[in-house]
Amino acid sequence: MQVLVVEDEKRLAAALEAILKEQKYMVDMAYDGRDGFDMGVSGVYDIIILDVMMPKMNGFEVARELRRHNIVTPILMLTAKDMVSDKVTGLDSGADDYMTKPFAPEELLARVRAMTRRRGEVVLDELKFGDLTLDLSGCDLIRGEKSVHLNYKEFEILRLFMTNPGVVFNKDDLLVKVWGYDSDAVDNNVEVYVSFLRKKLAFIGSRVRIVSLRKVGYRLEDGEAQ
Amino acid sequence: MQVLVVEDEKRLAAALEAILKEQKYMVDMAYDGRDGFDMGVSGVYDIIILDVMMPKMNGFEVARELRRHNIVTPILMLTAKDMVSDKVTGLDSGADDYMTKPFAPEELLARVRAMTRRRGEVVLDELKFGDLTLDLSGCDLIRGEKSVHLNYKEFEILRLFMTNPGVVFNKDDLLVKVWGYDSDAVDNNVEVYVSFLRKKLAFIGSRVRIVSLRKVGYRLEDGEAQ
DNA sequence: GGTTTTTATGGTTTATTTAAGCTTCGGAAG
DNA sequence: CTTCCGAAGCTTAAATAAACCATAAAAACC
Repeated sequence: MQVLVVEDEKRLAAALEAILKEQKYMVDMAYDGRDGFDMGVSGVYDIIILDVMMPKMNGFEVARELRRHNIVTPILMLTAKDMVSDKVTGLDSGADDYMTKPFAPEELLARVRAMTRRRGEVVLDELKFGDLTLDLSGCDLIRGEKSVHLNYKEFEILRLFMTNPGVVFNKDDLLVKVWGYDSDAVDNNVEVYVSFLRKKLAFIGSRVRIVSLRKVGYRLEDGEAQ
Repeated sequence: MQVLVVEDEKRLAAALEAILKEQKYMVDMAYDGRDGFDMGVSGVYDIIILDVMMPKMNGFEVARELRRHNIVTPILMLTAKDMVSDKVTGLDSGADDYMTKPFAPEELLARVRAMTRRRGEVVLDELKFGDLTLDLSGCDLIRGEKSVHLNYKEFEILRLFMTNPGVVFNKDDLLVKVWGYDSDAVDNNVEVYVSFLRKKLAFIGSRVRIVSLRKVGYRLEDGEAQ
């Protein structure tokens, strides 16, 4: 799960980064509105946390421009002010939620969780595909009586596959979504993790397979399916 | 749909222009960064294709300046270098996508289509012709109950035929479009792949045939049609 | 120290190119 | 009109190249 934090105030920025990283989010930071926009417009983030008061471009402008660029990433707007007019401006400019400073880390995390949940989706703590169950809180992969623990990257890759059943992901997709757009990981990293996952799928005796489509990408398939 | 191509290398520039014009895009050309910027800043284009290495102003500078002028036109950056640092610089400077040279024209067109697609527009995931269905995500060719997997080049060739029903493609067309403008593949390569495709069409029992018109080219035809 | 992640390597599979011989077509000569 | 020839096209097998895989070792991160 990739988060972009756009916040110029150094102390708060560092705090946000720490809180989110502790929860295993991949966090990218921007320290002014223009950088925030440039990074957000790439469209790779699952949520953008955006301060209102910032140099170069304020939060409202960033949000408005992102929406103008057809970026639909959920935006959580932060502000020191508690004014209703600000709140309206924020929502009008395309923000999805609004939080006033100061706040408790738990509140921030709750809102982030709420916003990264797909619309209309029930609060979910597990994902299913074929004979597999992926436990989202513990990162455990379960099939029947057997289960196996997944580490962070294995988990992120499999979650991506399971939330997009039938979709083919090429290696660049996976690198951007799991490693981050500015990572310098290479194709081989993906191959290694796919290999890890296959081994674990075999270990718990699952019918589900990660099929590779040469030159195209990988897809999760249920056993019998051809 | 209006496209601006900013590319100093004459051969490539001409190739890009031809490829795009053939798909009925309106194409304007600029041969250095400064001209590219002057034209791009008008804001009339639907997409800008921008080389990195150029005289006067390089691609990064052009992109950055355009964004600074609030030009939101999607930018596809081209470069010979395959360096990650370049990729990051490109995305940071405001490019929306990135492609390394050399590339096959079909890949370029796919990216252009993806970038000019409006939000909410239906994404095409299959093509039909006669009794055939081509699954675009999995590269599978289907007729009735039977299906067969196509490898990358087979797929690209057939996709070209199916997106241009009734059009005759000569071998050079196919070489340029599928193998790339600077490939040194020869006519026989096309013949081999056409042969592969015919075998697979027969295998799934399709009525559709790839007809060769001696000295002219190939055309996809539905069974009864003469 | 144990876990996770990256890097490196060699082996395996599959795609692609090359090369050769064969077939078809169409025109020219008889 | 028939036959002959060369060019164009077809098919197949083999050689080459590329993509992918698995494993181990090294490095980074707790």
